[in-house]
Amino acid sequence: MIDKIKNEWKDCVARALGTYLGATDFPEPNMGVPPKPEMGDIAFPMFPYARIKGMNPARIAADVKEILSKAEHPAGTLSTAGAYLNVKIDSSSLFSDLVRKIGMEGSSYGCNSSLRGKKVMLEFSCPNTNKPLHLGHMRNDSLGESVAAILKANGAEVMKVNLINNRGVHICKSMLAYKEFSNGETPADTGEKGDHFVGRYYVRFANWSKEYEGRIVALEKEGRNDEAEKLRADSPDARAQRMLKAWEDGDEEVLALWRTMNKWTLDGLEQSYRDMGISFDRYYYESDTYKFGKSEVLKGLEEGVFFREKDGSVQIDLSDIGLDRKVLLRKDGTTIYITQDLGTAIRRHEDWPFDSMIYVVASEQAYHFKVLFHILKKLGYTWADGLHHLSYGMVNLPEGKMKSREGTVVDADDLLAELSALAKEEIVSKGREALVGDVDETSRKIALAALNYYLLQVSPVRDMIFDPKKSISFSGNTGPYLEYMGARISSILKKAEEDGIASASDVDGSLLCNEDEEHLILLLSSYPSLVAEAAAGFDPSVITSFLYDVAKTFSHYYHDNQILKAGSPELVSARLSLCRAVLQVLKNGFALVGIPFLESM
RNA sequence: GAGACCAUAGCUCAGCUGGAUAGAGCAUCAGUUUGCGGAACUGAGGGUCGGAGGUUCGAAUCCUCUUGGUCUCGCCA
Repeated sequence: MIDKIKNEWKDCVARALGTYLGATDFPEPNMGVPPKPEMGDIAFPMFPYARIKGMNPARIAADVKEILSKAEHPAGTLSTAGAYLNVKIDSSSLFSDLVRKIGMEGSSYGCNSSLRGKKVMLEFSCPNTNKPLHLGHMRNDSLGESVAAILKANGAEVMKVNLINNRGVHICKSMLAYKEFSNGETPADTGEKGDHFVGRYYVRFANWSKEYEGRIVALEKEGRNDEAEKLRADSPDARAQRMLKAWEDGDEEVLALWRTMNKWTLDGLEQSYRDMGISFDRYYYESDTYKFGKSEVLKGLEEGVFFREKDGSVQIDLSDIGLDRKVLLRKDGTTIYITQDLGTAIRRHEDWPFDSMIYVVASEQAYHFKVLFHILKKLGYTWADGLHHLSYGMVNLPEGKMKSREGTVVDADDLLAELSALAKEEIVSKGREALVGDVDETSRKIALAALNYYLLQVSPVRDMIFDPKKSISFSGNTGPYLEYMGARISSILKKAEEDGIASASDVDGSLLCNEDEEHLILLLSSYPSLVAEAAAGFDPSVITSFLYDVAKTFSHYYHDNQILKAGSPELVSARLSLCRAVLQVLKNGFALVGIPFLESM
């Protein structure tokens, strides 16, 4: 709506310029935003025409303003400031249309159909089945969920998929430690969440292996190399390798343990996903796709896309894209990471022929995806042009990188619990338990708002620093602040209803003429174009900044202006309509960035 | 060594296809409640946009070089 008006203005300015310059061939006017709201809503700089006309740009601005003011143009007022021709849009004339549109469209206000008919597959999360989720996964999951919602809002058909990394030597490590040290205990026995239970054995393995390594090195120092060799052959790492071989050979005992422990972990991860509001439409498992990947590589070998090295490994020459060679099958014929990913991609396109597929994966894997996409193209899959790596930076701590060995990894469940506890404290300290209803559920939703907003407000490409103690506050530019605005507007509307203030069907927009009201109306009008912009760049931070802008403006507005006790019934009615519109847009935006809406908090 | 990405206030981050005096939050300091939720609002101080060139009427933004940081270049995943 706002875009339409802006473009109308742009056309008008272009026509006026045409008349003024007496030409048809000149650069089309640039549209900007004046630095201060009172200067107007659209700015047209006249610099480019100064040279053409050989005149002072400020003079041009004044002359064009003259021409324009006599011509037909949308409602609004013109002014000049130096070389700028500024337009103040008559927002009150927008208001009734805006209110009607938002009222009619409700939760779909802001959606468009630019991606209608497009099938987009979105892969994210992709956990290993040997440990619980950590902060890094949370950024991944937040991004995945948000981008999925944003693409849907643009009309795409979205399939969210998760690829479970449930095979490989790292999985065997937790299994081996369990076999060695558990005495058969189960998560049910210890009361632990399954992923934490298994993760504990993964850590146990690491310590066990380290201890062995120390003994081996000590023996070697003493020159007792035979004994060292013997110890090494029996080391945890060697045994894990043998277990992997047994797993691949189909050893029933190993497979049984694998199934059991995988289930424990996945049950635990499912719980975390539920708590964090993450869901998937389909799961893929590496254990299912790695063999398929191998057969695809062998097919490519026959077709001459790949070649077999003298040592027996299968490789591809990537010199055409300025890279080296890449191994696709080991000399013993076993598969590697990329073999499996090739198989998974092909299988997925067979399952659900997508137009595009987005991998939400950390930037450290940029090389992997470059190679993967290239190979798929070389194999002749035309759909490979629709593959996209949504790369995001790392989440670091103030003291540096998270390191599992140093125990500095921030556990996702712990973090959520900690934030929920803080939120609960806040609710209790304000004595709002009864007003809130389910205190624990509300606390969790506040924690989620804090987390998702914090993780999404940073542009995906950037590394970010996360200070668990300080970074997540509930005041200022935060998720809970946005939720709070939603709750307060809800509260006003509720009170209006209780007081029997009827909502008028036709409101007089011309009553809403203070600066904040005008700003809010323009903001709400611009929301649909931002939904499109967020989709184009796969960037939820477009939405988070918008929401903060709306909340902040509203905050300021209702601090200074009474709504229910405004001067006249007509003004009350108009302001209530504005409140409803703001609330609806906040809710719609919340849904795109994982902020739960709360009527009361 | 080669390549990719990042650098903006004390800290955490915005800044759209180049446009007017570079913006928020936190922290610091000073204020605001006889009113619909104070998880709020207002104000102040705080900047050589890593550095140097270039393009342009105009550069935090584009180009080149350079410094610093991170990541990748495994028959690990």
